[in-house]
Amino acid sequence: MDNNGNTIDEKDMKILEILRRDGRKSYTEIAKILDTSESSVRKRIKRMEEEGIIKGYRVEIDPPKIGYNVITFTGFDTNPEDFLSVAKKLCEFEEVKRVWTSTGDHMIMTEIWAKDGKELCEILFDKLGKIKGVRRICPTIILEQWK
Amino acid sequence: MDNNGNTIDEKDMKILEILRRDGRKSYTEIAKILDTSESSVRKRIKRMEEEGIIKGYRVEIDPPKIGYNVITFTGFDTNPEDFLSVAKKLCEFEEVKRVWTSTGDHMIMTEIWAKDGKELCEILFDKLGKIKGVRRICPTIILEQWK
DNA sequence: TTTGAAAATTGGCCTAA
DNA sequence: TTAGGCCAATTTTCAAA
Repeated sequence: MDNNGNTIDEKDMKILEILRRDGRKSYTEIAKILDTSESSVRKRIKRMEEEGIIKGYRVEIDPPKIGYNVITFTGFDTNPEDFLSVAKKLCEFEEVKRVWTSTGDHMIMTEIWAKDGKELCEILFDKLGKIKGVRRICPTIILEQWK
Repeated sequence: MDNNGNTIDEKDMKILEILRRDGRKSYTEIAKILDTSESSVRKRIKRMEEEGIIKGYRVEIDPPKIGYNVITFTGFDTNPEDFLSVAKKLCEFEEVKRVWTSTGDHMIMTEIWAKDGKELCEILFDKLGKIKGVRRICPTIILEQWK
């Protein structure tokens, strides 16, 4: 029993580990790997989905291959009183793929995709920089994903 | 035709968008949404997988619900000559979920999961800090994911 | 694109711990 | 009470035409 009242055992962890590598693997196949029954796997996954342990399944895309050549992690600093509204506003932009609030160097961290450097500048400074309360924008450009 | 010789049309993009939201959606359902045939969708997805446009499918987990209460983006600075070996070494640790090389504040960016603050310290300073060539470790703790 | 066989999914019901 | 086994109906997958 963890601190959220959810029970995760060894078998659940193994299922998650398999789905982390291949989110489309069938119940039957997972069952074969773990030497158990399909129904057991299915019911465990269903439970984890219902309890929110599994938030969903996502395709992983290679951004340059669809024309997005500039991927960044971009930190935002804001006026303290505008913090929440900036975070909320950032979520609305299609170019902003992910948004986190954080401690450390920046209050808000984002993942932003752009087709090229020119487009990145437009997104960061013409669009996001004009959100009320944004103080500083600190982009980190990803060169390569290793893991 | 993009700069990697891959052709992605409107329909492919729509398929990817659907899979970005639900990576387990069936070909049949995707076909229904896009008002096309199951085999068309399936063959397009197969082609995108083969061309590496689709790198894979991943389950998305809520880390605190499986006991990982501290999620960080952690930047690493290294001696220039040790840059590659550090990046490679970081990939080997089970706690280091993702590794990127990057420009900007840090040369290497990672996503690290820990059960609590104590475990995070052990990982960062006892384990990763001892990798040869690591100069500075800059963790950003994620408070909440918004998008 | 259509078709048909094989495989996977899904829900319900049952048993054992 | 709950996880898992079993079965049957439906849906999906997948390759050949």
